Amino acid sequence: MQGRPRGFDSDQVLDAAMAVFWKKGYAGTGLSELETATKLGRQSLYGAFGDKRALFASVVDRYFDVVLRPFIIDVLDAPGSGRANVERVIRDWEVAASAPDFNGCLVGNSSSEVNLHDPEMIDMLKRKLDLLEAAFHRALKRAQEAGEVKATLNVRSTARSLLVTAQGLSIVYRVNRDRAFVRAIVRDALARLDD
Amino acid sequence: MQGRPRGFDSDQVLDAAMAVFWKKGYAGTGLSELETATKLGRQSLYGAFGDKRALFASVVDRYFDVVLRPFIIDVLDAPGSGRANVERVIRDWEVAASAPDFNGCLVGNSSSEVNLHDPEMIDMLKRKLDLLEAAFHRALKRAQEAGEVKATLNVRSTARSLLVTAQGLSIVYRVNRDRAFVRAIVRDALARLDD
DNA sequence: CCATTTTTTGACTCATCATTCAATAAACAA
DNA sequence: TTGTTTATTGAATGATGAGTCAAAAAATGG
Repeated sequence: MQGRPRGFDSDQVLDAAMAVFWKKGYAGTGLSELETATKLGRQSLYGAFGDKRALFASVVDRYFDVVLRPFIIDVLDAPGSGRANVERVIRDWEVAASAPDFNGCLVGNSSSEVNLHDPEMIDMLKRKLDLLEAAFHRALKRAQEAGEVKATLNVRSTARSLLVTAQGLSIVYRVNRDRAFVRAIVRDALARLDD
Repeated sequence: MQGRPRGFDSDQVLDAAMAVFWKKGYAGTGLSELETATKLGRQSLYGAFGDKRALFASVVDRYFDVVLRPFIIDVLDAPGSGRANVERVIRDWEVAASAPDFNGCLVGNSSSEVNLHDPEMIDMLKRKLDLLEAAFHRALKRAQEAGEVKATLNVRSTARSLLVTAQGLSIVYRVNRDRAFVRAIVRDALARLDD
């Protein structure tokens, strides 16, 4: 491994690119915007990450690592009460949505933009959603085994329902910034644990 | 009103443009695609609808008129049992999602793409979502007054929750085309009526 | 210090973007 | 039929799109 070393940290560059893609979407983001955001030349971007599409895929991976995993999956998998973990995640929607620069979920936004004839991109987004669903499912199952939710609760359906609610909220709240709305969603989602 | 009359039907043109925007999104759609889809020249489009942005707004209006109003709002407002109407709409998600060319909801897709510093577009999308929420709310309230759902059910929260679920499903199902997934969402949404 | 390898810089490709201009065509009012 | 008004056609506009080429710069191994 000889030759000139990179003059930048890949993760920092991905974080900068993430901010742009997150705000503007894939098609709405130009290479020149990515250059200025990352403070990198075009050839450096292409050399390090490949073309725009590949860069975007890396950005979504990074998004999962720095947002979804720590703030959702790790919380759901935390030791202790599974139910408390689920409730913590649901209540956190209100906090996340109240951030002034709230932009929804990058995975959800990308899912609504992705070309349905692009199976690679579809799969890569689906994998993220599957991991979220699985995490909800684990926590709910743990809660059920501990008697924290009724034995009759369908934990699979509930996990899927919570995933869909999170994605739906992150879409709707982009255009309807009403705290009371989020509170209603949170209230209703919490109630689902008592079915 | 003298001068040469239009050689096309505006609604048909909007329907053709809708198909493109629906599949490719706003930023992903080019004027040349719109020309070929509508079989109109550029100047005719500009003359009749204004620029791309204005055309898009007209398309979303049209989408509301030909999709959301007839298939959701009118169903919810149909005479008879409010609860049966809500259940009919929820069950219809499975039908809608199983269409081979399912593309999600144009309003939801647009909400996830819209520039958050574009208040006009935001408002116009929010209005559509508000009308959907209001329709769910009317039907639920009617159901409650008829004793078809418990008096303790929070109809406002439930209306919002169903709206969010519909939008979330239409996003998630774009990348996770699993019938069992939709059935789980439907089952769970129906269960919410018995809280 | 030299040779090698890789990164970086910046200009350049060609295609497509949204929008507009100028000219032709078609209809109606008189 | 003539004048007026609008619609249509097709070619331009300049800007920006993604991606590439070639040379310069910077680092390492020997």
